Amino acid sequence: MTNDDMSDQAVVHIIDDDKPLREALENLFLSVSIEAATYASVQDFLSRVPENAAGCLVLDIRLPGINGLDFQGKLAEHGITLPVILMSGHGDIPMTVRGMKAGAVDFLPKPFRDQDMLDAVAHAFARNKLERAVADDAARVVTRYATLSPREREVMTLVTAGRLNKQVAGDLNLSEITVKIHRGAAMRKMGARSLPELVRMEEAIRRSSIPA
Amino acid sequence: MTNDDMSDQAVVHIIDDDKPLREALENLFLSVSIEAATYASVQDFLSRVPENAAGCLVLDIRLPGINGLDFQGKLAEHGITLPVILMSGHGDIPMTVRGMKAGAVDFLPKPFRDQDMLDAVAHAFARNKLERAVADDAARVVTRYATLSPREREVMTLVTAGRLNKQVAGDLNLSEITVKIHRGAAMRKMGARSLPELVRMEEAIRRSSIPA
DNA sequence: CAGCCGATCATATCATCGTATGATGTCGCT
DNA sequence: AGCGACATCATACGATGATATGATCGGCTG
Repeated sequence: MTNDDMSDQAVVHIIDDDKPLREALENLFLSVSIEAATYASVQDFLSRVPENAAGCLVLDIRLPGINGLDFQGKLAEHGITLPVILMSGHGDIPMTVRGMKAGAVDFLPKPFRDQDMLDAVAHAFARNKLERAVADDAARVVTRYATLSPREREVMTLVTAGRLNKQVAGDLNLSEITVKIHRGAAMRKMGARSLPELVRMEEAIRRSSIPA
Repeated sequence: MTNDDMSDQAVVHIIDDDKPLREALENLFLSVSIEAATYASVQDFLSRVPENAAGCLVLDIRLPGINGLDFQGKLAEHGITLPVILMSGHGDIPMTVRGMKAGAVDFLPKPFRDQDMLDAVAHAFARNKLERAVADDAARVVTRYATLSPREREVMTLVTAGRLNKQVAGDLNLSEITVKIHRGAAMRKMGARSLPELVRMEEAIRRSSIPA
């Protein structure tokens, strides 16, 4: 959640059990000054991948022990949101469709042209950059929200829903004065300088907790 | 934009130049009580499809005169947001990937099992229903927004941005009284019963006009 | 031209909001 | 026992917002 290391350099994470292929890809990326990291297996990747990785993933849809589709589920569990580029040696169309529907940003049949892979990575990087920007904003808001007391959260919810202080007081069986205090504390802790700003923060929290 | 005819029944729109295939698909859908409409060409579809169609589209990626990919672009121009299910007789993987990236919800290689098509349509219907619900809400808001005078829109923008009446007055070189009048008119015309509600409407407008 | 709409401003009243000051009570942890 | 966080409520004052009444002005339209 926190972001101590500011400069997350974008990295292509390559997962494949074929060592020559891994090295070939790594060299391809290095030749255009893109940092690459290689992993021989999914386990290897999950144990070594940094928390706040930026960049994208490149892997074969057919991996030892797990297929590329279930893997995309695993990623979510580990909080990894890297865009995925799937490769396939002898993939058929149904497999391609499942891969794309599972969220892959691209799907390259082997053999592919180097330029196609580079294009795919460029797009994946761009997407990841956007997603990170959005996620970082939301994370900052959620972090602040975590510092609110239970009462303050209740009041914030009702206030951003459009209830007046007086109505909130009725809803929670409180005096209006108490509501004002909680409301003020929520504004201060969230860093909101206006009610509309607080409303947008509430929205950001809803959006980033519902899909989770 | 308007929605006079409430009961838009979901319809599968089938576009294919092969008449036997059209009829076979039509019969398949009718056998499970799904309404189907057939079109021999893209032009035929674009001239006959109703404004507010609900349901989904089924078409071959290779059509006479236009390919299925450019067609997805055409749909946007005509304001059609129906989910697209692509079929392909001899499609390869790159074509599949392009189709999926262009927004197709599914891609069926011919020949396909009837059940696969029905599943795809069921998913497409479900997606369309969700999209329509969201779009209808946004459309209602946009319709109301259209009734605002230019000044009222300016004031609404600044107010939902968190500016106080006094500040808005300064921004627009107006008296605070005038701002209050425009603000009140905006609330009334938009049907917002609270400032947070107005803020969410403003967000809905932003979201539905930026991607356009 | 008469009427309507948009835009402007004033005065006035009332409700609501924001915040400070001060006080009481519970709980948990040291 | 004491400290701190949380929660509660009161009084009070000033700022802000909502609304009504009334008025002026320009432009468009029947």
